[in-house]
Amino acid sequence: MENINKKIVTRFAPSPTGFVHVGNIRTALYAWAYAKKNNGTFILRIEDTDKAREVEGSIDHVVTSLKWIGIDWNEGPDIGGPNAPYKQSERLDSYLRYAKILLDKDYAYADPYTEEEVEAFRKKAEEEKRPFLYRDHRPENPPVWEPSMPLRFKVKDIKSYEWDDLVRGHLKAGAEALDDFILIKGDGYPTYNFAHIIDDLEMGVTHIMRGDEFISSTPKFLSLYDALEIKRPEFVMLPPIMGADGKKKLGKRDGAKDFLEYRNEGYLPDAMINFLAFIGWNPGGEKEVLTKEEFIELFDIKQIHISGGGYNEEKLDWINKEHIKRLPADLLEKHIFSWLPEELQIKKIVPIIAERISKFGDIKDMINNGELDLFYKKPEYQKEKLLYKNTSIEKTLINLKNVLLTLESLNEDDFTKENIKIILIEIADKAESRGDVLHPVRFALSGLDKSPDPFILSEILGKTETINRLNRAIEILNL
RNA sequence: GGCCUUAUCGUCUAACGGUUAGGACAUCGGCUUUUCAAGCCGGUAAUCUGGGUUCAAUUCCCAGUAGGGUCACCA
Repeated sequence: MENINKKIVTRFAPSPTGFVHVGNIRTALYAWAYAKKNNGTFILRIEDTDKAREVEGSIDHVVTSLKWIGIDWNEGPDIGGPNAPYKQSERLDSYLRYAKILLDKDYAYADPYTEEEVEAFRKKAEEEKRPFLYRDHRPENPPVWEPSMPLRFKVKDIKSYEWDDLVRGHLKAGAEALDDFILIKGDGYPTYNFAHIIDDLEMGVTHIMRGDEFISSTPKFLSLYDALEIKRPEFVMLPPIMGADGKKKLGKRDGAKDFLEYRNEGYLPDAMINFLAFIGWNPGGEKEVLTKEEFIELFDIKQIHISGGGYNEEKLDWINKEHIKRLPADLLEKHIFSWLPEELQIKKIVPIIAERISKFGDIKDMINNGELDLFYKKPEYQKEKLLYKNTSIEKTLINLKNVLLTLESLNEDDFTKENIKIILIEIADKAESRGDVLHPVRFALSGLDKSPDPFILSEILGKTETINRLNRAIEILNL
């Protein structure tokens, strides 16, 4: 069924009506991956035929979003290409040309009704609990079409259509799905139903990948392909992404967020690809953490799901953490430093932060919670906090002094977490419980109830500062 | 309401018609440990219901139920 000899051409065709969300990007991702995998062409096309809903800046937003996540295109509005332009509003000549063909073949006619009249037909159908079909009201002698009038397609062959979908297999729909839909609106712009077919034809798109909300209108498209005597492309209907409740399709109305928010929250692009890839597709193995390259390699239309996939942000956090863990040290440092104020850009605290976050934005929380204060300002604390459970001040003092003496004798060069651990554990093992030694040391260094262990803390603070802080704890205990 | 379509642990999913129904997230427990985080080990937990077909059904068929989509001069 798939045409192996022909070059694969896919496209992502958003309309510039605001921000893109995960659903849009997931569609783009699959179309892109399929083209990439087959050395095909991936086109970015802007479907800006609804001037009323157009939102300024949308195109930049799409471009920025795609570039951020790492999806690139071979042809598009910003880079041009052999089938330019890539904005529908600049392709009106093409639509007009095909409209003329349809008009000549008596496959199109001018719609004489006002919008209000059509609306009345619709209302009536709705009240009678019937689907609204314009063709029930098809005018007998339509006026000669002028560009200020809406132009409708004329379905002549009212029948049940069947077609193949690469995801869902063989599909069919009743004749009720066919109607005289608008080809060109009163404002001169084409509708999606018409424009995308002409564009896909002219741009040589071989595989149409889009959400499965288009299944219902596919028979309309098929009737238009037939009228124009165009060969059908391959259809790849993608399952919807459901919201967190798993019930409704995720959309802007119900909380889908601006895709760039994920960038602002510090998610990794590859993690986003990984996450999005698995909503609606699964390669079958048990591997769940994939690089971009692995995803492209594994991607297969046959394994795209039929039923809707849920959107689970907990899983995204987990995937992102896995990607953070796999980051090369220099890149990890670069990322983390970019979220840190200058005084905290300390090489050695990178691992401490890395294992405590699932996304880089969590660093802001760590800073706000004071978890990183100890690295650039001296901790404040009361003597009670230095005591472990029921250990007395006297015993704690003895332990701390013991630690102090031992650490003082350690060379600056040997002041590593490994060495310090050996030393502290040795002292701690001689105490009643290890906590008698380790807790006061950790607390003296951090001043925090929760913190990294005292060994790594000593190393990061360095010998001088470690000794200082231990001395201060001893002072406070002596008060 | 018409048409289309979907149904496996709480969530995302795997399983040529034959499996103790597998994995991941979450959750719970243990180990490690001064605390936190990380790590390691383990537990709980699912085939929507009812009929068929078959030696055998999560898998194929039908119905029911429950979801989703669509019925625009939006895409």
